[in-house]
Amino acid sequence: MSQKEEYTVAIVDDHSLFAGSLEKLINSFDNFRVLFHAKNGQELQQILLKENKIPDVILLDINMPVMDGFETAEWLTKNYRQIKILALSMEDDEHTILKMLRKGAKGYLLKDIHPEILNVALQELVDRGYYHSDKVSETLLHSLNPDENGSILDFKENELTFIQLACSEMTYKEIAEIMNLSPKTIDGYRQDLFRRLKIKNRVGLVIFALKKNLIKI
Amino acid sequence: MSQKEEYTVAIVDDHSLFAGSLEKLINSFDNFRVLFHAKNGQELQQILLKENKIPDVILLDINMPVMDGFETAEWLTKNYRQIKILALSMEDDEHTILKMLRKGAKGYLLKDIHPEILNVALQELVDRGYYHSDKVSETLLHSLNPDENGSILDFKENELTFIQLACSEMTYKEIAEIMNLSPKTIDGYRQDLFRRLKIKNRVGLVIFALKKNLIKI
DNA sequence: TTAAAAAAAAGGTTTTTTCCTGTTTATGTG
DNA sequence: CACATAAACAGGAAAAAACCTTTTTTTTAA
Repeated sequence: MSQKEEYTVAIVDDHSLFAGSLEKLINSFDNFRVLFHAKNGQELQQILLKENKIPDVILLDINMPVMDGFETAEWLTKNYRQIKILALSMEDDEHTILKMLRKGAKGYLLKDIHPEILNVALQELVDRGYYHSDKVSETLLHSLNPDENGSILDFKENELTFIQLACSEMTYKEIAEIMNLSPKTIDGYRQDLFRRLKIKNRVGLVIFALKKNLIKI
Repeated sequence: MSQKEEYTVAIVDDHSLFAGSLEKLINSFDNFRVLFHAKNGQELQQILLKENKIPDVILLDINMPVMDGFETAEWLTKNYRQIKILALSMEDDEHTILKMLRKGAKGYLLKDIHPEILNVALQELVDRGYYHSDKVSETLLHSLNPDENGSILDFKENELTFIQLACSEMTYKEIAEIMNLSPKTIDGYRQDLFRRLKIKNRVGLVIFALKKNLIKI
């Protein structure tokens, strides 16, 4: 174990209160010190590029305005491979977790964990390169099941657009116009989705989209 | 100003990481010290009743399992009038803010505020008995507008039940059966709501219900 | 280039939703 | 009681959604 070293951490979260509090917590850990905060991915980019402060670990919130956790993780993975990303989120759904891990996050923590777990996670992250909680490991295993994974939650671009537009007051005809497709094609998407998701009507689709975070209210 | 006194604070939030971090932050304020945490209203009740630790202020999260912020605030107002409730939430919608204030909260803070604001809010709370941010003041003023307040957001029992059932995959016929009413009556509710809420279809109703927290997903 | 697979589109039908207007029934009030 | 008012209910009809099957077009890969 590396006991004597001190690692730096950056916090990227639009909730200032949480970020500010988290800083106090992290500074109370032996081996870690907060280098800076950022309110979103864009602010983080500026700090990294202009001020040249490079932390060892970035605690990255997923739900942020302007530039969210997914985009940020993608950019970080491309430009700062050496920084370890620890995703922090309220969402414990499989889709979100997997997406974040695919974008390069080395760990995924729910915001309702015990503070000490954060210490453990940070330490494991710098020592071993990754940290996976039971929930995440379970999700990873579950994701090997081709069922929900491949056929249900992987939507094609057009399908996703349709789902999002269906979560509005537009009629299918209007949706067809916007997407430059025949109403019959839209009906095809609808029918296929209803079958795959085992839902009965458009309300079911809205509820599904919300549960899986495909739309924001 | 009361500079020398030290006030005690309790944190009620199911997100341990946030609660734990917040404790560090609050303990770093001059006049405040965290007395204990609770994961929800029920746990808070037990601590208050059995351990007889009575804080000056309670930081109360709204979204919690088991016993949420509304219930907890109601209970506290009834049994511990002397404790000042400061509601903490992500939701900045009018409905939620007003509901919380009606249940007895003396202040309402969004979780994305700057940490120093929390200090100010806590100090004002013990000094003057309440703290209202600009957003909350604005909401209070806005709530005087009889429009959205009285006619839109005040639903009759049956209407609310209908709205909630309409946010499911049931047909109106099935909803009518469950509510022991004629399908034509249900159609009457629907028509009336569409007109009042200025919505075009059932999806609009679902979105509305979600925005106003009339249903949980 | 050609066969297979995927995507887009169509035809036709039933069910449900939405809309408009009017009637009956319960409920409370002077 | 008579009257006003709100809630429950109804008839009829157009629009949209939902369902099932088949065909055309486009894309992909062999």
